[in-house]
Amino acid sequence: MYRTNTCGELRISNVGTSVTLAGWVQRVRKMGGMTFIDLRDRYGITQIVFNNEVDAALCDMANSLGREFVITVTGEVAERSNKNKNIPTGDIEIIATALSVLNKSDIPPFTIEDNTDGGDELRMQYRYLDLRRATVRKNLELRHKIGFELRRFLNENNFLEIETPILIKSTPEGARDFVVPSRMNPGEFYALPQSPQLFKQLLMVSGFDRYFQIAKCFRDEDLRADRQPEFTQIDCEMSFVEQEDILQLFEAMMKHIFKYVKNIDFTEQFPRMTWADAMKFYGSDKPDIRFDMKFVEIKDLTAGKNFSVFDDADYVGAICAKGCANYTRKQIDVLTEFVKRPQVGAKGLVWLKIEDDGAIKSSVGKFFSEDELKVWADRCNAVAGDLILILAGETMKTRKALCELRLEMGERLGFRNPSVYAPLWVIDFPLFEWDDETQRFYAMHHPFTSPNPDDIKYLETDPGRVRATAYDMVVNGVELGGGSIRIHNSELQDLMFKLLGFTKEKAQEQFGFLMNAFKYGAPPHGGLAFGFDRVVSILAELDSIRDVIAFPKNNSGRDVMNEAPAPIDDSQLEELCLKVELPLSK
RNA sequence: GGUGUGGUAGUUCAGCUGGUUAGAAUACCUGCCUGUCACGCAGGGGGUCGCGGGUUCGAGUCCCGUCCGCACCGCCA
Repeated sequence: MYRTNTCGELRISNVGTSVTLAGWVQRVRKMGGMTFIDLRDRYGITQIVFNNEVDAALCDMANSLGREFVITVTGEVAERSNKNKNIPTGDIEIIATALSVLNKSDIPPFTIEDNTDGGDELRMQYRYLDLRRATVRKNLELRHKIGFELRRFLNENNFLEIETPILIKSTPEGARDFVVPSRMNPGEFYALPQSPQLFKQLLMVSGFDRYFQIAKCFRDEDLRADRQPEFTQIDCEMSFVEQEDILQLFEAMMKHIFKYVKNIDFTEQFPRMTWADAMKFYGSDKPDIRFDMKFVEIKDLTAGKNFSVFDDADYVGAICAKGCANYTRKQIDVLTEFVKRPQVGAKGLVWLKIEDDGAIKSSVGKFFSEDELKVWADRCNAVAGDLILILAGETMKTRKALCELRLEMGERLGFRNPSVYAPLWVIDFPLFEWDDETQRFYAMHHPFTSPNPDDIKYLETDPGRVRATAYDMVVNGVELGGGSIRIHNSELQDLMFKLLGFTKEKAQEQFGFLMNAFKYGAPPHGGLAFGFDRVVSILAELDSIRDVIAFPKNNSGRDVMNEAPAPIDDSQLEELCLKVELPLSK
């Protein structure tokens, strides 16, 4: 028998029993006449003792072990004379009577410890060793627990988990598809799903009125810390529901997760904010409301004083940083550099300080009187000791830049604590988004999102002002999930396709199967999908989703451990009727 | 496609305005050590300074190019 117990379970109550443990050698401490070994498995670490006076040969054998050797040890559980308060098994140790090496190990390229000396790249290259570390293992345990609780909650609410195909048809709108050549159908390709969207709607037509799936999805777009080319969605859809039903049910689901995974109770309803307000007050459709610092528009107060930066701007917006009037010139310069970075893109930063005695100092003091500046400060609810930061320019760009600045100030002031959670729903998204480049409207969410019934009258006359029945759940400035009530009426869907520039033929070719299905009694339906990786990373208090995924891809979409992607054999290409021509510049 | 930043020992990093034999910590190896738990002590081995070119009497250091990592912008219905 390899083991009778794990390395994490023995306690003082087990003293006197004979046990066999198996695991990896974490560390060997040689004291001369005696040797201690920390033996590690998934469940914890247990100390093993070897004594030269009791069994010299066995002690020699222990001395020859290296890091990460796999061993099995038999011995008696004994109370320690020196206890270790830092580990759960710290009251006991195993006095070894037998030891066998199940496998040797090369010296690992980095230390297998919570604070490893390995860098990210090396850890990814040897991910199977990285996963031995407790910190990474705990993330995967958390992921399992969240997945388990999600399934429990959804099952209790009558949802059926149904798998949908991975090899599907490519659709032109939205993200770039990963494509898979079909050998049996030369010249034709499958696509990997960006989401199970169309299939879950078909399942509604089929009468499965509550569906969910923890589904792998694929998007061939550039990566980020919170974006992987393959990722996991908690995909849900319901029939005979309105937006309110969905918000309530999935708010309850998230509360269930917070309660059973983090022991956090949310007794209040999550706040709801319209998209228009989110943009107006936070410059983002995923506001971080752990702290206030809302935008204040002051364009009307700044006009006509010959300060061209403000006079020429469509928008002048301010945020008030409480208690920051003591910022030095140097600190403000750093903020100015921050907003002028190309990624943020502001031209400059105007500031206004209210000193402790109430006097106002400003970078635009030449253009505006103290009384005028006082009016700005009052509108910002600023008091003595506060610093007001102002950006001006084209409306959407400036709001976005001000959003970055707000988050930066929130960070500096310690408001972005990852163990504090501030969830909300963002609702009333616009249905369409205008694209300057192609001079046409695109569906902001997807083409099956239903318009707000109150706005249907503007569909053909003023599409830009039509709100969608769409909603996102946002936690701490991260979009955890989103969805919509779908169109289930063929005429309305036809109109949507028309407005999105699809010809009848094109719409039929791309989505004909869905349109046909809708002819046979489609129920009213809607749903949403959560980014599972993001949910886990938020609950793990991590910024990157990579550490909650067992085998993630790097920045370039490569798996540095197994070297994917890679070229394929000419014979494989031939079979698929494919010819590869790399650009000459490469 | 773009911006920023990094690449020096197995690993994580330091190395200033160019100038002796490129350092530290840790890991590794050897010896000593009977209560350690980041054990301790003594000693030792270990480098194509990412790659290519240039400037210079001289380049880890400066310049150009290139590859790779990371973060971000574009992109992600």
